Amino acid sequence: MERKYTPQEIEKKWQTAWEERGIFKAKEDPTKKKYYLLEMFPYPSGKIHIGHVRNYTIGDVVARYKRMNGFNVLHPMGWDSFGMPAENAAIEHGIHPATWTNENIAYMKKQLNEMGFSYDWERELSTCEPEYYRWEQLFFLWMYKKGLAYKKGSVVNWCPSCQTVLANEQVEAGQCWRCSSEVGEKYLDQWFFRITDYVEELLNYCDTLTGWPERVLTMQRNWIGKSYGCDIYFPMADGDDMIKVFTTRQDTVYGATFMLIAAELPLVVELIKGKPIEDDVREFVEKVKKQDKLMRTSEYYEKEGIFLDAYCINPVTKKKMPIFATNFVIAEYGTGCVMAVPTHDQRDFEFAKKFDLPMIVVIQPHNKSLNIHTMTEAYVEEGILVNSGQFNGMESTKALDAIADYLESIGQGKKATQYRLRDWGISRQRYWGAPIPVIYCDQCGTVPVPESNLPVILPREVEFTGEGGSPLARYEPFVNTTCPQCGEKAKRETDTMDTFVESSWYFERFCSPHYAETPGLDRKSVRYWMPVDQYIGGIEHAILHLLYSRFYTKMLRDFGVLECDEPFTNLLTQGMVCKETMRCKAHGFLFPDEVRDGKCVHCQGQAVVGKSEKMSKSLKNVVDPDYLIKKYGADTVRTFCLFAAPPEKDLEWSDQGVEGSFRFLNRVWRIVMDYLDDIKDVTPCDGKEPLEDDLKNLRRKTHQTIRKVTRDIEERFHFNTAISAVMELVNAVYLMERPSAGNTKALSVIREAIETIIVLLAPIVPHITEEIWTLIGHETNLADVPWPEFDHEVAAEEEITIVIQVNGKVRSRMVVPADEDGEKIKSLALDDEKVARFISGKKVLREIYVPKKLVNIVVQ
RNA sequence: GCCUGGGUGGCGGAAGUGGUAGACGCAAGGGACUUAAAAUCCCUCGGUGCUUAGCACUGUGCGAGUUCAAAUCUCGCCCCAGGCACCA
Repeated sequence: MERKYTPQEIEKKWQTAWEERGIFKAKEDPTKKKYYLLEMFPYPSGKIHIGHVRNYTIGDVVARYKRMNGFNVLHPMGWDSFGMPAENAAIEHGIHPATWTNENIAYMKKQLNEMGFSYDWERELSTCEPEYYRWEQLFFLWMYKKGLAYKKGSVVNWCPSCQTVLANEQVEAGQCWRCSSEVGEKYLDQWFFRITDYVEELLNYCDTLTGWPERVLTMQRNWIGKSYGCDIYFPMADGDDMIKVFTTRQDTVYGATFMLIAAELPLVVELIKGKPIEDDVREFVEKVKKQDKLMRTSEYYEKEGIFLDAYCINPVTKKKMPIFATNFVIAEYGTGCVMAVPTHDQRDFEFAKKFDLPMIVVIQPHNKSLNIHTMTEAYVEEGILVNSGQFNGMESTKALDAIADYLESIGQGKKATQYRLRDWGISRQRYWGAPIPVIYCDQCGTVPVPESNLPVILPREVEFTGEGGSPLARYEPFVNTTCPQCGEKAKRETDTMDTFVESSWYFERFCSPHYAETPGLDRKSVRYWMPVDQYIGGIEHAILHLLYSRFYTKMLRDFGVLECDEPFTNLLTQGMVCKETMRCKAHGFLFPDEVRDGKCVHCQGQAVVGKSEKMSKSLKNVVDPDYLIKKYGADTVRTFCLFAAPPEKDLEWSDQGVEGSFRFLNRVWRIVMDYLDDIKDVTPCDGKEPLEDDLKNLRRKTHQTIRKVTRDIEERFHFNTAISAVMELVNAVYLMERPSAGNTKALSVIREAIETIIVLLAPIVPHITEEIWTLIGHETNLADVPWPEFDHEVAAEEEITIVIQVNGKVRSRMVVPADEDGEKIKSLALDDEKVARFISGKKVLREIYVPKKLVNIVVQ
């Protein structure tokens, strides 16, 4: 009886064998070229989801491919194991975050192993362990010393449900990005990392990241948001004070007729002190402060403002400008004050109309003439300056510089640059994070924990109630300590660090994961492995993590522990995994196994198929990797994830498509079993004997397939087309007429084709190929077999098809020898029978010949 | 509103620099094998029309344009996805 393909058996067997042989352990070897491949490590949430499976499959194929190409590959995996879900589990189920996390890690590690990923597990790291975060605390101390870590009071986003501070970028539409509660505000003292010290380098080095998708770089540049402009000083009408504004449109300064300031600014209260309108303004400010939250959630809202009964002076026109407090100027950007030019800024225009404020046109477009009485919107484009004193007649683009220079010369302004990027707030009022190594002493103030006292270990014995802030702050044995300077009683910092800090340097720690000496990074190892040659992860996590990692790498470089400027040479951002949703009227969204024959299993109601969306638990459109592995095996799951779409695009999940991938692997298995006895003792064709007809064609196809697969993987990671090419080769073997058992010439060609199929598929489906590799008589690890090379001559076509067009329409085709002369081809085309029908009686104007492709005959 | 991607058969997707549209797979249909079914192997498969071994027309979101030739380039519009949120 012929042996059947039994993935469950084969996969387990090889996974054990690889582990026993330790073939994926990475060692530094200066004689070999290194290749550091990394996928974004997961948060141990409980189970691997299909997005992980896709991400890690892509990475594994690249790792195995590079290995077969002779690289010394580093392919580690670890756990981003600090984070809120663990703490929530503690609150909800009374299970300790550490227990919960470690149980999840154990389960997910088992799942990853079942997928056959080629990780060097000896390098496994978990960021919640003191061996990891102690170095992070050390870096914090160094940062503190250099002023890169500092504390400042600020109004922060406060999630009442998580009892935690959220960074601005973690607030989504006014809601907590994790728990979706409405976000409030709170004033707290917070630790910040001075990422803005590196803003120029972070921006400039974007240009050097040629291995990154342009899309991601654009996002990063926009996030940094550098803008060139000018600070302008507007003296107060009374007194010696002045208001400073930042603008990128100093060319419109002659049109500035009033001043807008953010309602929250302390300046507002100062200006109105003792005036009759004081109460009204205070009321307005309070309203705006409350409105703020809602404002973030609504798409359109009214531009509101209130006159402060105060004036400043336009420094160039000397005219008085009324000052308003408003709800639409951002306090945190620039100085929180804006010079309003209603004619050339749409928001200012709307505001001026509402309050009937003066307008002056200062820029005239080239093609029309603006008039303040007929304008219906602001003109924001370029033009010629008018009503602008000595600058009249100047192009607005030139006036930017000229006016900035002028303001500087009269001492009323200064050229300036602004960034959108703000410092990174890292304080979290949470338990499950790395403690910030700082002590507060009544005598000595803020005292950093001495390096020799690190790590500050997160205590286990705290209580989780889910209320009243961080459990750490209530745990006395941790809080109460002595001052390292004066020895008196003191208290510890109870904030922990943002988990983005851990993921900002884990790729460096992977180079020497067990190095126990300061600074936790072995210089020699880091020098050998860094930077990461290929980083792979989902685009949705990209901006913040990547920017913070870049910052941290540059900072560690400046501390002298690293030698590279950028952590990731090449970046691949994979698309999301999507699937259609199902729902019924009574039960809402349904899991796939809650639907049978188009009906809800609970109520027999009609299940409605919705549009395809990103897989998520809330939409219940998920598939379970455990189930898939059990039913089809890991190789099938890997094949489908790669075959259904190129990595950068979203992947449409299809159960039938998985079935098809399984069928393909069975097809490979069967053809080999079919030939097994006949080819066992035959050596693969070496090309020394001449071949003809079918054999020659099959050998050509074999070498063309090597060429195609190598290009698809090497140049753009398009595994879908690579797999297609192998499928074609498999189909070609199936279509071969079966040679007799003694026909070694034919069998050697078939053996070459089969071995090629196996080796080309090896990185994609490592288990089935390793099994077949052994069955056909090899003893070496398939993972160490060199990637095949193709023979240009064998792969070359002898005959090519030339398309014949008449006036650009395909009318005929002809087959000619590949090296046929161009003139000959043109004359053959004119003589073509079918073509004759279309050109007879017409005048041939010209003939275009595209070598080896087509002839186009233009007639009239 | 702004930024960034993207719209190709019933479906997922192929088509390095403009040059045979629809590779490969799924679904569908037919045939072989079988007592039968499943599995397997082989064939067909964008649409329309006709004088149907074939031929013609049409077809890559819509409308123009450049070109001997456009899925690909240019302009305008529509739709979808992701990111950002009054950034002065």
